[in-house]
Amino acid sequence: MTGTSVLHQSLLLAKKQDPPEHPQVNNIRLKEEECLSLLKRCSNMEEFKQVHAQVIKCWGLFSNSFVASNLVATCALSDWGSMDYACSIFRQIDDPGAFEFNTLIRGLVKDIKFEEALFIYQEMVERGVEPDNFTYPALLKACARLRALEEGMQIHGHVFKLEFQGDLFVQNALINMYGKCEEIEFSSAIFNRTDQKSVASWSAIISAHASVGLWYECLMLFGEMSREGCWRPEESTLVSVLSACTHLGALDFGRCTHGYLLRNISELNIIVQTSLIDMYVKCGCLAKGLGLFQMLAKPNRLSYSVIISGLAMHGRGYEALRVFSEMLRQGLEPDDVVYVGVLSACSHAGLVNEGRQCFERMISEHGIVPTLEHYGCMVDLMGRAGLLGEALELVKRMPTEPNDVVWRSLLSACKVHQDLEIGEVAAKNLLQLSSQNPSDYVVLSNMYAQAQRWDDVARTQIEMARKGLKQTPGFSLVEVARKVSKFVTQDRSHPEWVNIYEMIHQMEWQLKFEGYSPDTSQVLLDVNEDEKRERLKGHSQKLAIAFALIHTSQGSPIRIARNLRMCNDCHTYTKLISVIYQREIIVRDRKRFHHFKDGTCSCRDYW
DNA sequence: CTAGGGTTAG
Repeated sequence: MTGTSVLHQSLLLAKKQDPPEHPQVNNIRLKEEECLSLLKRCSNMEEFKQVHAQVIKCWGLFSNSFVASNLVATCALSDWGSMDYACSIFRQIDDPGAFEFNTLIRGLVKDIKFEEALFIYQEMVERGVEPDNFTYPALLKACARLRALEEGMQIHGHVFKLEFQGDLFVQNALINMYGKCEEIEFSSAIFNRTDQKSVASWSAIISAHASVGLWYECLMLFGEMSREGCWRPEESTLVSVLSACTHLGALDFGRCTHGYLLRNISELNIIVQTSLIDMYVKCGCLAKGLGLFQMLAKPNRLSYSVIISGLAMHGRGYEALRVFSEMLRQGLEPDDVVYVGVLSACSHAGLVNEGRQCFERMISEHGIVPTLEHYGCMVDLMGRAGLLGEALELVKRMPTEPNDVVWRSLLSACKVHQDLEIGEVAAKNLLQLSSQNPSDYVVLSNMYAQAQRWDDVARTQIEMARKGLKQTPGFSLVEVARKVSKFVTQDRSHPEWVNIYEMIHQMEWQLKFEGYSPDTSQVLLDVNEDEKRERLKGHSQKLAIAFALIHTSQGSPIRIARNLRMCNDCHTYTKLISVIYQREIIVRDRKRFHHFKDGTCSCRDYW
C-alpha cells in the first residue's frame, strides 16, 4: 500500500460519508473503525499525519473515543519517532485512562525521552491512575538511565504496595535500576529475594556489580550462575564478564569466555566484539586484539576508542595516531575519552609535538573542553620528555584545580629526570591534598636518596610513619599452569624458593656472557655495593621470570603483572633474558605494557 | 477495545 493510495482512500471515504443527517451511534462507530483501519495501514509519519488531518477535517477529532487512544498507541509503538505528535493527541484527550498513560509512557521510554516519561508518570500518580505491570519496567528503565534514584525509589514504593509486588520483569528492572544508581545492596537484596530467577535477573545483578567496579564479585556471580545450570548466559551477560576480565587482567577467564561465545553464538555483535578486543589488549595480547579489530565489519567510536588506548598502553604511538586519523576519515566524531587515548599514546611514545597538536585540535576542531584527565596526559607527556618546567607551567595554567593524579605524574617525571627542585613543589602540593597514598612519600624519599640527602630521607619517612602509612610492597604476579603466583622482593616464602634461587644463579651466569652488569643506581639504600647487588638479584620480577622459566615450555610467552614501575636494572635484565632464553616476556605495570623480545623492549627504553 | 516488558563496551 503506497502513501498516496491510503490518502486517496481517506478522501474517498470523506466524500462518500458526509456527516449524516441523523447520526446514530452505530454509524459513528462504523466511521471510527474505518478511520482506524486507514490510520493503522499508514507506513510512515507523513502519511499518518495527512490521513489524520483528513479525519479531523471531516468528522472532528474523536477526542475521547478509542480512535484517539489508538492514535497515541500507534505513534508510541511505531518507530517513526513521532512522540511529539502522540503527546499532542494525548493532550486533547479529556480524561486519559490507564491505557493512554501506559502506552504514552512506554512510547516515550522507547524513544529515549526519559524525563518526559517520568513527568507523565507524576501526572498519572496525581490522577490516581495505576501503571500496569508492563509499564513499571519502562519507568524503572528511565530511572536507571537517568540515575534517578529518588524517582526510582518512589516507583519501588508503589510496586511494593501492589498486591503481587511486581512480577519477574519488574523485579529485574528494579535490580537494574538500583545497580545503575550504584545502590548495590538494594540490588542484591531484591535479587536474593527473587526466587524464580531468569537470565535477565542474572544479567542485571552481574552488570550491577560491574557498574560499581566489583569485578571479582562479577566473576563469582557468573560462576554461580553457571553452576545453577539451567540458564545459558547470553551475550549481554558476557559483556559484563569480559569487562570484569579486562579490569582484573584475567586472560585465561577471558579466553574461556571467548571460546564459549564462539561455540554458542553464530554472529557476535559489535558490543561483544569490542569488549573482546579490549579484554585481549588490556590483558597483554595486543596482536590478538588488533586481529579482531581488523575483522570488524563496521567499527564504531567505541571500537576505535579501545584500540587507540590499547595501542597507547603498548607504547605504539604512531600506530595509535594512524588509527585515529583513520577514524576521522570514516567520519566518526571523537569524544573526550578517545582523546584521552590519543594523548596518552603520544605520552607513552614520547611524541611531544604530536601531542601538543592533538591537544590544540581537540579544543579548536572538536570543541572538547579539556578535562583534568587530558591535562594529566599533557603533564605526563611533557614530564616524561624532560620538559619539567613546561609541565609545571601547564599545571599552574590549568583552569580547574589540579588533582592528586596531575601532581603525582609530575612528581614521578621529576624522579625519572632527577629534578629535585620541581619535584619538591609537586610533592608539597600532593601532600597538601592530604594524600593517603604511601607511594607519594616513597617517591619523594627515593629522590632525596638519589641526591644523597639522607636527612631529608629520614624526615620524609618519619612523616610517613606519623601518618600511619606503610610502603606498599612491590610484587609481581605470574600465571603458570592456570595458577597465579605472587612474588615480593627477596621472597623466600614460595615452596620452591630454593629452585628459584638456583635458577636465578644460572641466569646470572648466562647474563654475564652477554655483558650484563648490574645497575645499582636505583637501589636506594645506604648500603655498600655488594649488598646492593644482592638486593637487585631478588627483585620480584626476576623471581617471577625464574619461576616461569622453570615451569613453562620452551618458546611459550611469559606474562607478568606488577603493581609498581620496574627499575632500570630489571628492564635491562629482562631484555637480555628474552634473547638468551628465546622467550617473549610481557610485563604490565600500573599504566602500560612492556614487550620484551629478542633483546629489545617495545617501549624503546622510554617509559 | 487496544499494546506489551529486562540486560550489553572505552
